[in-house]
Amino acid sequence: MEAFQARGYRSTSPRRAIAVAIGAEQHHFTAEELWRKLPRSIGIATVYRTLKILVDADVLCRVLLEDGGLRYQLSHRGHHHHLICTECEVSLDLIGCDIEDTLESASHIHDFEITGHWLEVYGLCADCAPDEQELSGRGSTFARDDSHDRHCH
Amino acid sequence: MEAFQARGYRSTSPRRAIAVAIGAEQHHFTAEELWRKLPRSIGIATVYRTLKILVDADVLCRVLLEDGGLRYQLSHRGHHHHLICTECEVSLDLIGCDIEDTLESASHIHDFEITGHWLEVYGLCADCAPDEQELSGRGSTFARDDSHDRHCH
DNA sequence: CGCATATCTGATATAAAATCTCAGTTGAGC
DNA sequence: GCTCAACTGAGATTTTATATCAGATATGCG
Repeated sequence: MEAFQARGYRSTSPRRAIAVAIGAEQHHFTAEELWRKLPRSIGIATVYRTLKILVDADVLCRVLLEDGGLRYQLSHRGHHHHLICTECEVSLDLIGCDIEDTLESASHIHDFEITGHWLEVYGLCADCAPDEQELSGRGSTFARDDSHDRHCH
Repeated sequence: MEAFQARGYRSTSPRRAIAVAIGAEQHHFTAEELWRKLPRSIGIATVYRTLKILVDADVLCRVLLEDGGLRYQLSHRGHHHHLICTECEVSLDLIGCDIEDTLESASHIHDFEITGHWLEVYGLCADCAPDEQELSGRGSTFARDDSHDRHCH
């Protein structure tokens, strides 16, 4: 939990408190939510500063909700994306998704050299979906035009 | 340019001015940039309101820069993504990219019903890339760990 | 152990971006 | 032209995050 030293950061009491508080979180959280669970002596600026360090260190990852809200979450190390339920806001790590190859080949047409990307996937988790999906064959529920406008382009 | 009526919106003078100003834009733009090019009588709230209508109408699309800045751009109708140059900030429409299928199959593992997604791809356009890419065979330049942290997860 | 100093911190100010409020204006249909 | 709901502008407000800066505190060195 203290990967601070490995990066040359000091081990300070606010940082330890923040690390413990993050460890206690079950889901994703906002900087302010985390701050409220900390001793009131810790300033919110320190929370933001520490979160940034931990994101850079790949300890945390950011989760962008459909409404634009930014959350933080313990990161499963390595590159991954999130499946975010628009109903209960739970965030699942999307495994076995190889977008890179698809992007890479598509970008060749444009003579474009990819250095990174940002992807968030929205939908309904198993608990929130109208539970037909385990009975019937799964028709492509992808192209719901109405819900497309906002978050998909 | 006046797809307002089709959606039940009135044709007003501010909206016409905004439509004309958008037509004159060559690249993506911010709400405030657009506002500055309009008659000073038009309030910025109206600009935001109108941009929202046009995004919903699929006339404009939003472009999220790597630094978090949000831009607007005339949309090539239909679903697409953007290749955004981190150097000159130009935004290319990424064609021939079928992420949907990949996402869809990967999400089945999680019993997740996808309804939408957000994807932005960052890198260097043909003009800004160190121009080796047309000479040598293209090694995968994808996994540059250093530039990965911020925008890719 | 104790000291020096660069790092770190908290409070607060500030910035940026977008939305809200509301009284006044205007377009569309009659 | 008249009526009224839709629209607008000004400015206040919200949200989210960063900047500033004096004071506190780890860390390494003697």
